[in-house]
Amino acid sequence: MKVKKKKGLEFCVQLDPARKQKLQKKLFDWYVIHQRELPWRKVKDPYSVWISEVMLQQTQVQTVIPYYLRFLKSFPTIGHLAKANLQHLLRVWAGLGYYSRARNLRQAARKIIQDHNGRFPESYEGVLALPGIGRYTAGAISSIAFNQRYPALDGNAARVLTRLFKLRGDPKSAGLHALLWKCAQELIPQSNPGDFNQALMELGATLCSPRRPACLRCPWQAECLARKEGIQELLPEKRTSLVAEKSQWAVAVIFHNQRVLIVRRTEGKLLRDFWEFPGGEFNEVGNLKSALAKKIWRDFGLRVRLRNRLTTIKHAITKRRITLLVYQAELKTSMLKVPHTQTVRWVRLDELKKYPFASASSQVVKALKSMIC
DNA sequence: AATACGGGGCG
DNA sequence: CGCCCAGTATT
Repeated sequence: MKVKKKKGLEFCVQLDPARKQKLQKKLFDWYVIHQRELPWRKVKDPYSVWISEVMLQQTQVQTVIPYYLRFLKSFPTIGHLAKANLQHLLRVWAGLGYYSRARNLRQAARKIIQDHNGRFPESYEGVLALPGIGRYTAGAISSIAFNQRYPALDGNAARVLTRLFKLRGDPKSAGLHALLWKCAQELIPQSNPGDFNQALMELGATLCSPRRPACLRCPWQAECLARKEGIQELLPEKRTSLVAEKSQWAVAVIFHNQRVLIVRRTEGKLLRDFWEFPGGEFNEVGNLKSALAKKIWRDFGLRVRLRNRLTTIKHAITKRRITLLVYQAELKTSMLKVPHTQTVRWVRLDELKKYPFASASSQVVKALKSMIC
């Protein structure tokens, strides 16, 4: 393939058939021997492929494996997923992040029941129309499960291609991004498109890594244009990143009659429907304890006495670095009857596992359990 | 075109 | 602590 640069980030790509075939063969020969054994590679039914691909969005393989196995055990079929209870679903997904993925999975399952008679759609357009499925995932499912010639360009594949063809610029920029998809489409062989797509990503995930690519073991070392000039570690060219902002949070674990207070997030989209301990963000606050007590009075009408700090948790979320201070607390006034609503609950410690907690809060739960034992 | 969305792993 | 990871939806 030749890559000619035109104005700005516009490129024009030409790939001669013989060279293309050579690239394909070398990649396949390497993949047959060196591919990792992954649970979702044992089967090719669209449901399993779908679940694995959605989990793999922005999430590394090693993290996904246990979640994938547990998910299929909990929701073995599209029908089970469509009928899933939301709190159960979020509990199974908790810790993976990007929780809209789980919600979209259930929505898509319901759509498949409604629009496709319960059978996973085979057409690319049908797949792409499902919520939570974009160009990448549609390409992955269509090629792997249905043997169709669609590209699946992820971050790994994009990195490999920028190096192979020595493409300058930010891969996220419109011009280069479009070219990368075009390259990915162009390279797919007539047979085994799914294996080709996976092999390309596998190469990026295992050898063609961001920092120190293992070029000496790479099946494409001879044809890699970046390596030819020794600039493989300088590609892809990434944009300048944002600075993380720091913030301080405090929550109270309020004990009352062997129970603690938990509340459900109902505002905004971030971590909606997950449970947490009462509290909030307190930056530049002089007396943290009194501010926390005041907030709990405002939010829940409860007078609490804050005791010692149980633990301190560091948590990174998107571009924020949160320090979470966890205080033990007790009620100042006695309550004869504790409320048990959709958003506020007093639960025994052994009941906490029935509720979905996202990462920071589940660390609090973990700390509580270790104190009791 | 830019941003929100979570969390884990790595050096 | 900063960067990266089998992206998608929204604005």
